[in-house]
Amino acid sequence: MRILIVEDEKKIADSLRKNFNDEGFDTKVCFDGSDALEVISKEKFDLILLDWRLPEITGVEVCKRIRNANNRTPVILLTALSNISNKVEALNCGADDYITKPFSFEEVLARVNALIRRYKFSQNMIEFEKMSLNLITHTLETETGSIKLPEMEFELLKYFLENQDRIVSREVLCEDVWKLKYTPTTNVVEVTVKNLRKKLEEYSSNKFIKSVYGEGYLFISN
Amino acid sequence: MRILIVEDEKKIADSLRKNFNDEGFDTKVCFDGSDALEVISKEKFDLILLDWRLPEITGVEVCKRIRNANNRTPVILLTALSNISNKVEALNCGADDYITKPFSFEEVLARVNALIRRYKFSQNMIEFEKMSLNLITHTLETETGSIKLPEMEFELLKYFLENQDRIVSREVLCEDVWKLKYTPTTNVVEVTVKNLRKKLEEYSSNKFIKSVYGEGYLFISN
DNA sequence: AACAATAATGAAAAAATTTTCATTATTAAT
DNA sequence: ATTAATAATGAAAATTTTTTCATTATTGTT
Repeated sequence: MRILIVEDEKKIADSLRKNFNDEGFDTKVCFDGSDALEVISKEKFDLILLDWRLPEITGVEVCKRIRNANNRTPVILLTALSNISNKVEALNCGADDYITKPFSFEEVLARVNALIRRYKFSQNMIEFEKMSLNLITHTLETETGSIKLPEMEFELLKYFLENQDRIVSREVLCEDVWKLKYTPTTNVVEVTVKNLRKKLEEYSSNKFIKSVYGEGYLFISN
Repeated sequence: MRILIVEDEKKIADSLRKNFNDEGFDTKVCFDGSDALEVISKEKFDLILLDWRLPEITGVEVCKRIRNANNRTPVILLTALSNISNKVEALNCGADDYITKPFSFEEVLARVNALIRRYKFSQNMIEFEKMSLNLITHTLETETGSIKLPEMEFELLKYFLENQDRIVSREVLCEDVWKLKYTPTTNVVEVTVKNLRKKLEEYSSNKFIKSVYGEGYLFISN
């Protein structure tokens, strides 16, 4: 996950960056609004953390401009002020959430994760580990690239993601994914699992699809 | 579009049914709540119009049970009462909208259409005429049946639906739908248009895809 | 360690989809 | 009405995807 931190107080910016990096996020920092807008127009982020008080352009203004450019990237505003009118202004400018300083990193992290998850869901994406499956385009998207899955591999992966941490037998897969009333005499399922595994391995060393001897498969992502 | 009208006052029920039928809707009427629940469990509707005051089970109770059965079909409650606490109760039971009697059919129609459109959109469906294209399953759904479109036909139809009433040239289609940088020497576009037209014709006598000589294609649905 | 059951694999076969191509039909302009 | 350009069509070729099959590998049990 890639986060843009827009914060002019170097101490806070550094602390956020370090903490997010430790959590496995990819971060980028901007110290003022115009710099941020420039970066946002060129690069893609999963979330933008935006300080309210910034030199020149305010965070609220930056947020408005992001939305005017038809960019729906989740935005969280950070502010020292906690009165309600500010809160209203924050949400009116198109921000998705609002955190008042001083904050604990745990709070920021929780809100960031919740917002990213919510956004991906609304975008018809199911995320797992550092990848996500786009239900509309049928692409498997990662930080390093994306591939379009053929239909049966897509359907299988989608099914696994909807049934994580649960053993699914071949019979169930035949019925739910392949829509067969009878269990086939051949091993279509195994072959498709093999091909899907190969593609997943190209992007992660995680073994997502485990085999449970005599039972079926088990998809685990964390 | 198929609407279920649940209303015990025969006069109102008949009037609604007649008006909706005239507008081209398919309607079904139930006179009490348990009858409605029975029907809803078996048949699929695009919307349910539910009277608050019903013999035995109230409309609010019916609505709750529909939602408990994990059915998200849009529900509009009809009521003679217009105080706020009722309105709150209505929306809390899982209804999507609320109309107070007496109402004009125009008002009902407007709300019904708005709600159906909103719901389909949230379900990743694009509707046109009496059909809808499911963006997740890639199926073209009609009242009489549904078929899964092969990928290129799906992409093409989706593009047409997003660009209705606008002439799109072959060059643009090659770029946007086929993702080609060059215009092909062959007529892939024409062939795919032909096949898509054939499938659309199976469900409607409307000629959705018009050819504009020397310019391109024009998709019109109403 | 040996065995039988279960699972994984590579490659071929079959099926479905997409693209190409040759031909016919339609359009707009003269 | 003729003509040249554009569009539609059927069918074949090429490509991609899905399924099958024979073989090898792995697992759990004795």
